[in-house]
Amino acid sequence: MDKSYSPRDIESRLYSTWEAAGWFAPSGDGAPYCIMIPPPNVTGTLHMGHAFQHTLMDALTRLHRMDGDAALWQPGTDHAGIATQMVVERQLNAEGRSRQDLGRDAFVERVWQWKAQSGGTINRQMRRLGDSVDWTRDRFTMDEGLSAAVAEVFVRLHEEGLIYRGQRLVNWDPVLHTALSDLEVVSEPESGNLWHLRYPLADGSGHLTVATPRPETMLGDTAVAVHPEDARYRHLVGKQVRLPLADRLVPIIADDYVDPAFGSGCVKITPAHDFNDYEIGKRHGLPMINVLTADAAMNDAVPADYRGLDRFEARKRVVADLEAAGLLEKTDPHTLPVPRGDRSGAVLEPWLTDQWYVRIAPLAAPAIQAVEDGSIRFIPDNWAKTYFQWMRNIQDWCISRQLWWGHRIPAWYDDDGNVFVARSESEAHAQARAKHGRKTALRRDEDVLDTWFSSALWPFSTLGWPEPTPELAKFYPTSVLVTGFDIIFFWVARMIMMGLKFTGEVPFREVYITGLIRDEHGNKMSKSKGNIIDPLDLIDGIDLESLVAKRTSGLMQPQMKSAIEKATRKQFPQGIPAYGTDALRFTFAALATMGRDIRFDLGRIEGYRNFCNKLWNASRYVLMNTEEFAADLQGECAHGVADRWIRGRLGRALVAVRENFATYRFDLAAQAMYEFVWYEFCDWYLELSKPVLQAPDAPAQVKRGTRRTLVEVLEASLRMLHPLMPFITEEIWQKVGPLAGRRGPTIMRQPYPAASDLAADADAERQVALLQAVVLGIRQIRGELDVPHSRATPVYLRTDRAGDADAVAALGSTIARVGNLESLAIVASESDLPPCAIAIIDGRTILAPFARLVDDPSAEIARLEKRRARAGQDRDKSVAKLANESFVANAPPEVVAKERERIAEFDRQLAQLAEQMRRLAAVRPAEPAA
RNA sequence: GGGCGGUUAGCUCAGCGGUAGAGCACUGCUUUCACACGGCAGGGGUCGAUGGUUCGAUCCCAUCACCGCCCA
Repeated sequence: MDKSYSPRDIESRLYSTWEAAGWFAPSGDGAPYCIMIPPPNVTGTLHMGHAFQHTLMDALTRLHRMDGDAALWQPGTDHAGIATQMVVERQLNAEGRSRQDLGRDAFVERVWQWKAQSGGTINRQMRRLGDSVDWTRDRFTMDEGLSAAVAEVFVRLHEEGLIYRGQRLVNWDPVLHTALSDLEVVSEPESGNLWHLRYPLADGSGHLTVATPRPETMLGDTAVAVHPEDARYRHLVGKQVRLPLADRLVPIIADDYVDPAFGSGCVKITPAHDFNDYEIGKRHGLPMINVLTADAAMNDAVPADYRGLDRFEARKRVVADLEAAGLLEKTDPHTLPVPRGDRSGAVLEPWLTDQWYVRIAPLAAPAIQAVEDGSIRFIPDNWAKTYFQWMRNIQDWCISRQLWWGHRIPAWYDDDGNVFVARSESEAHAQARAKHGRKTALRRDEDVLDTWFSSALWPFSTLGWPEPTPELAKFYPTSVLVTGFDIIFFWVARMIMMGLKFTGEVPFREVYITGLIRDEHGNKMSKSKGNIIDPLDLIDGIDLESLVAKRTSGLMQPQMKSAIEKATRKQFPQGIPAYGTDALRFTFAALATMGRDIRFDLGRIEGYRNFCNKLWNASRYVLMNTEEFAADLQGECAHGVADRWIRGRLGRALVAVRENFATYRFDLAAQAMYEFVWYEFCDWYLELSKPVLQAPDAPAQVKRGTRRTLVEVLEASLRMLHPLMPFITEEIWQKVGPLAGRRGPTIMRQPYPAASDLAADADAERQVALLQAVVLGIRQIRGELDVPHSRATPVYLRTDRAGDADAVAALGSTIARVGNLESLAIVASESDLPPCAIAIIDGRTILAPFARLVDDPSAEIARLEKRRARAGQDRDKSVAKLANESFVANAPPEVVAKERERIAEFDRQLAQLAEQMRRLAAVRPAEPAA
């Protein structure tokens, strides 16, 4: 093996091997285990959030595969209607063409070309991440099969009256020319004005003042509303005002919706351009006058002077004209929420159009029930509250989009406006023939479905539904969904509703909601902020110039370029080094706490890259000491104390790892692995193996026992680590697996190590505890006195612990080697010893003649003084506790007893420290050595 | 307005009714034959504030402050 770990050389080679061998596909008779990938946008790239979630999904999949389950991680991508169409339209615009120039069929063809060209990016990224998805089952939401599922669902919902078409007020995007669902609207407060307009009373007796942030819509007003209890206006209800500019009479109505304290207490009502006004209009039977075109310009319903004006231009004109007429009372600055499309960023208009809707309440009820009764469990469970809150206030879902890229709505119209909803055109014709008794011309609905409509079917459409496939029977309901909280409404809730409706079962039993990956300052990563990190750049590394170029190219706001460049140069003066996939994955796991924000800190990934290197070098050590004895390893073994100890420690680590995986605590699982491998296996066991292997006189079966333990514990550790670090573990396992006597071509299909095979050995733990106390004690003495480890010294041990004498007899020479002791002896008292430096670890006193370490006793005196002060403080705390009578009376007896023991222990320590300080003080500084 | 998170070492975060933890950063020692991407030792925190429950609160409860998210 090379001296240091270099991930680059091994990762792609191993992945190709795995994939070619077909090891990602579910196999065997084990229990089915299935995770559906949240399908990313087919023409997009994976960002840090994807890489994070993929790591967790892959870890779960690999763990279950190793447990013998038939594990399926189902891959696939989403057609991302609006986003993809926008990208291709932008490409066309760059060529000076529009999609209308191409026409629908040619445009859609062009999008398919774009998909073919860019669609491989995500798959390449997933391979680099080590994702063990079953590529043979790769799916795309616009595949034939999935499209058939979409049509089937649409038709069935329509037959049941759960899909309907109707004219309603929708959120209209005047740039993209499509309706949007409520969830695609982002409202942020923006500064504007509140214009106070005078509407003259029709009888000439004065005027009313209405306040509005959108004066241009007054051309579509059909009423003025006041609060029914408002004494100022009550007498006017039922009268009329003459609407200025439009020169129409509109009624004054009373409605509870009006807030008398806001503005003047009078509200203009524009039912066709405001959601609240729409409701009021319906309540009062007001006419709805649409004054806008699809581009949000004024239409022909307004006076000729305003026709064709853009809404913002019209606003200026209306205000100016009212002012000229003396009807503008005042203009106040006003901050109000402005609804924008989440894709286009355009200010949306409430607009009256015909759209298709899903009647959602009947679908929501069982979906709420499924979470209430525990059929589906959210992890962490408080996300269920978020889910409930939305589901209980859910609005009908507008599913039609005026786009060309997507699943075209399976509805056909005849010339009379009759609609035929059908799985296919021929089925629609059949319906029409049945109705009319003859063949009639039909035209298909122009619109496509919301992308989330097909995503909602993902858990079963990917498995072949509506066909009763064996995969569907085996893997549905799936085991767990891993996703972010940002799409609970968009996706999770809708999958639950559709899954229950069409399969009668939940789509997944658990939903593990991950946090969102943010930058080191807690900001969301986004292209426009210029703080994106490409997960592949963490794997392969990237130089500064390339990183700057990547972050500053293709910006929506080019003026941000210099700020982004500056920040990038400051944060990554050397670019980003290559950390490798395993380090990245381990980092993601370690960061996967139950919180909702995860700041990605480069320090963490560096630490885990070092962990990879540590594992690599520990493996080198093991191989160097075992490979040439391969043939001998299966002979008779004698396991020493350390051998028994490390096996038990691995068993304990595995218990923790298991439990934490089971509860989705990837952070704690990663920590348990890290601590075992580094702090127990590397720091202690490898060191303890050295004296055995290097001792010329050690019996062969003892050496063999140590070699076997090295190999077997390492091999099991690799299997333990594999779900999180697939590449490095496979690479090492290829050498170590056979040495450990394991058969098989790959670690990924080996069984996950069982804690039950590695029971803790209490006797070995006791003896190793003694060993560690002595070694830690002498290290502490040397460390605090700045004495190099190379300076050997005799060490004396005072201990009352039962079994310590046996442990010293068994491990004495090992302790001496590891601690670089000249000798080790148990003493009953220090009175016969020369003045010593001491350390007290766990009730055992470790003594070393100070003169063998340092010349000047004052350093040790100072050191002991510090220890004495600390022990004194701790003792005072315990004394104070026990002085409290109610503590003694009420606390559990064992707690009180423990406190008493602590005082006794502190007293022992203080006495020993005082004694040594006294003796050291009596020593004169040694003369400089001659 | 409603709902939900967060506030613990310089930084990023675990933890938890009974002696405050990790990684990184920092200080000192160490370039010995797995690893300097290493080893050893050390310094550093009145656990956001106030009140309550309790023998005992960083932890439970209430209020408040600040930061943030979602819904209306």
